Amino acid sequence: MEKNLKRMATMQRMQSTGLELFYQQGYYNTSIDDILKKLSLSKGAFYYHFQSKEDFFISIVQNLLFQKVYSMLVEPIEGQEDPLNVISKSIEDALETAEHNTMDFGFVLSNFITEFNGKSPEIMKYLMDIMKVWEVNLITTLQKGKTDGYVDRHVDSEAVATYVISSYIGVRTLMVEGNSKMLRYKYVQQLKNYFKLISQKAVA
Amino acid sequence: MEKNLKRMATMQRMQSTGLELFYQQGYYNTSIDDILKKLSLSKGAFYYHFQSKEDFFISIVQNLLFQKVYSMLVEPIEGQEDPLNVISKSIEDALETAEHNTMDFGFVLSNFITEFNGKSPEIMKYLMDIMKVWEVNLITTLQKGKTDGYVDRHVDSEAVATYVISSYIGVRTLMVEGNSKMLRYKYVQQLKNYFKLISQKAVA
DNA sequence: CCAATTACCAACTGATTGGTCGGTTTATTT
DNA sequence: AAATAAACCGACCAATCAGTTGGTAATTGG
Repeated sequence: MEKNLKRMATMQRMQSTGLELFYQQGYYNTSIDDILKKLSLSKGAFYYHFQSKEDFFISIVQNLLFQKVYSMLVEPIEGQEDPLNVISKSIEDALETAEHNTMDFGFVLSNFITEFNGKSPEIMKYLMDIMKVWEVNLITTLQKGKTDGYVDRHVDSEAVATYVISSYIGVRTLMVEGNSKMLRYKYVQQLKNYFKLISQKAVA
Repeated sequence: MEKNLKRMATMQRMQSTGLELFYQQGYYNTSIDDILKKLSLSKGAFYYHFQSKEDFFISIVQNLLFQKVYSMLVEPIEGQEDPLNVISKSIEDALETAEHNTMDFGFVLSNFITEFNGKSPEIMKYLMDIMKVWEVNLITTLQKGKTDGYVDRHVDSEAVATYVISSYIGVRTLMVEGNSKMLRYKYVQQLKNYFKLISQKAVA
């Protein structure tokens, strides 16, 4: 039973470094040797634990990527009251984390969606599934907000979720180099403006 | 003088096919041989006209990509009255074109921004420059809208431009596979809602 | 018509890729 | 301590890549 620990430890080291490099350089532009070099491991070790590069990436998506998105964007709003404030808070936090993290290039998930679109339907499925988890959670939260009196009953929760997700993906794509602080400020300002529109007080 | 015509014709054939493949498969995932195969041309022909793959790509960006963005998103709103309607119309048109074009994978520009981010600062500069043209034009149009009485004077034009661009990039990233129609519908609906907020009648 | 320039061909190079495989080291079991 | 299995090594393979080179075909100006 103890041996499984070592196996898991090595696999996780590989996955963690793999995500880091795939994220920075892209999947196709990162070789397995790049990852192994950083870990001082050999090809044999890699193919002992994983069947292929694609298999390896999928395991990263399901373990690390899912958790990352869930803990940053889903968990903070789940079951909370005052949905609009909680949602904008979670997005603000995610953007601030992104800005202060030099290792951070765009929104992990949307970067990969862009990269694999039209190339690997299987991987795309896994990526879109994670996206869906966020979307469903947003919609549920907004709907609950309606019954709790925080959100205007006339708004289309699905459309709002789409709009929020779209704008977040976009601003993360644009947050490159040094201009990210100003960008974040302007974006959050308008997001909150938009939320005023759909809050219960300001019925259209 | 006539010979220049042939030169230009061949170069444009290469650029056109190059953009198509780079767009579909990504820059790093598309080999020069891929492009040449489609055109029944040889390596020699390519390196006769272009110095390197990177040089080739930059020429595509400056010629084709710039024009594409300009004609779809800048020209339609330039100098027009009623900016909010004109802007949302240009975005609607761009999205509809995207949806009915099977060759279309996401927003060309943002796809490449994602791909080159952190890899080639030089190419990034060219890409961000095009982005900037759109942004500046949006801001100018919004400002003019204020003096013309279409846009509420209190709105932050730069922030609105940021928000519009972000959401457009995001929705284009998400418009993959078959769900694009519904996505487009929801997105445009909320964009127009958002625009109501900043139009002159509905002063906050 | 011919020489010079332009446009193109295709075999090649050296480096890199994902993946394989026979073997060695390390840990566990008996 | 011997035997068994798990974990890892690193040389190797075929394919692919960007780029080079020495040559040939097409075009054009004199």
